Amino acid sequence: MAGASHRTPGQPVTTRTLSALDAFDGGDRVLSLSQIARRTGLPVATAHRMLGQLCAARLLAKRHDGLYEIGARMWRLGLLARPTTLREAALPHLHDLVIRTGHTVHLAVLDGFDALVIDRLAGSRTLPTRHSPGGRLPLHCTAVGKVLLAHAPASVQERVLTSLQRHTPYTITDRRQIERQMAGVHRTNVARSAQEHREGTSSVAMPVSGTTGVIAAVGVIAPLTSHRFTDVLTPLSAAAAAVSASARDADFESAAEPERD
Amino acid sequence: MAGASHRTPGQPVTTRTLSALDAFDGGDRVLSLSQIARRTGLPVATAHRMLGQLCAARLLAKRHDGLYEIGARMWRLGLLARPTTLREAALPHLHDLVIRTGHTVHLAVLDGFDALVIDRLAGSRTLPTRHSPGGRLPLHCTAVGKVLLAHAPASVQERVLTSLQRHTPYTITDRRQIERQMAGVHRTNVARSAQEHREGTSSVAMPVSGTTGVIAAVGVIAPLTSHRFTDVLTPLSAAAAAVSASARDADFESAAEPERD
DNA sequence: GTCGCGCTTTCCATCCGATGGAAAACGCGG
DNA sequence: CCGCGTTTTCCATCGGATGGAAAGCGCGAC
Repeated sequence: MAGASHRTPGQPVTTRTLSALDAFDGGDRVLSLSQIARRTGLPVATAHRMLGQLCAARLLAKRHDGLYEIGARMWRLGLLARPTTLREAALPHLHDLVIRTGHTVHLAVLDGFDALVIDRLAGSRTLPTRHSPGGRLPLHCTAVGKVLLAHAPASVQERVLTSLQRHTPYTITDRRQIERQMAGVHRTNVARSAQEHREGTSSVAMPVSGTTGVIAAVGVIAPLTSHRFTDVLTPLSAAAAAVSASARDADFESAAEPERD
Repeated sequence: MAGASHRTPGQPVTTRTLSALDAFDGGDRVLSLSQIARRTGLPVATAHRMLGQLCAARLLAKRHDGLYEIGARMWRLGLLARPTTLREAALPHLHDLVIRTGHTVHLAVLDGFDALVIDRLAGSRTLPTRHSPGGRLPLHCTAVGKVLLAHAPASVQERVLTSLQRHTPYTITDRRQIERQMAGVHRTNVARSAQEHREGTSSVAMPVSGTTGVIAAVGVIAPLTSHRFTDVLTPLSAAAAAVSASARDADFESAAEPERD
């Protein structure tokens, strides 16, 4: 008796196939067939066939040793995604900001119910080295997160506000209080987090506006706890404005070209 | 009578679905349903369903105005791909090379039958600005290409050597001559191209070695025609060595080849 | 050397989900 | 208000997906 007779998950084929990519969301660069099968819960034979197709599409690549990794095509397509565009437009200004403040700088966008870190330049008066783009930050207890949350669709706000997870003793878990801060963000264009995500680390952030409202947030992170950030606000505000301007220039383009098939 | 009765392409479902991504290979950031359908030759109804699934997998995203674009998930997965790793490991050294030579610098890997440009820093003694990663270069008439070709699997070499396309009057289209140059690359670790790809532009390149042999090539491009590049070879060689070392630390293994099951 | 164990690959009988023309719904410019 | 291109929904038809089982590999242990 063959497989089809037993289970009936009722999921579209393609969806199941693409779920194989979930296995990579953990951050691993290379995985074996059986690892992927285990992580996704797919039967081995099925996973094998699906991975074959993903490789044919060059989204994945199979190495000589039989392990699977993300393919160059995925990279190339990722280059066309908005994060890349934004990041390239923002890079020089973020760099300026690092130089002028000496602190680590973040650029993040809203992605689902998290802030997705598009870029992060490390400061401390040394050569800025880049780290961990692609990471996620919570919306309710980081400065960039609060900016994005304040400008998020109501559905997202609702969902986030009803599950305020504690990260440190300073994390705000009272809905009212967060809502007041969100209102403050709209008034002042600035959000702060004082050790609410990591102890000993505070941050300030401001919104980046594209043609369709707030599209991202720039933030500065400092190791000090009681730092008032007064000396940071001016350069931060300048950077946010500069990134906004670049984003509006670069982001623009739709149709406008002669159509071909 | 419904659709299934007519055509019988005989292609796996998933493969057809992923072929929708081909529409983006042209480099457009946003496309409409009908554009994608036209470009891929898929029936509209089918394309519509497929795009829906790609969006569900978050590889694509549908904007409020109904247009489709590459999704943030694709970007994040692309971050795990080899090109990203290599690029980040190489960046500081490429930067050095730009500073020391003043010329534009390329980092490329073998991808199918082309060189895939992983990064490119523009020189001319100004602030190095980054351009066009993700682009492709021919293997037989660029310096980085020749390096990669010389170390490519025999099957790739064969295919390339039997279709040497002319780009300029200087392009070498004689198989013997290219083969002699490939041997030279193995002897000297250096490849050159003298206006063979673009008139008025020449380049030199050297291999980057990972743990499993040559995995990439670094190249310097100069506008001069008769430039002997003697002053470039030392810094180039240093950069290639430095990138190789970083690559070995950060990552290991190579892949990339014509696909097979 | 041989045995065992886990991973990968192939096979194939069963049946469930893909298919795409047609028509409706939408949006827009005239 | 109407026509045209686009997007979305519908559904009768049938082709491709499915996964357990077994064969094929490596590899380390004894």
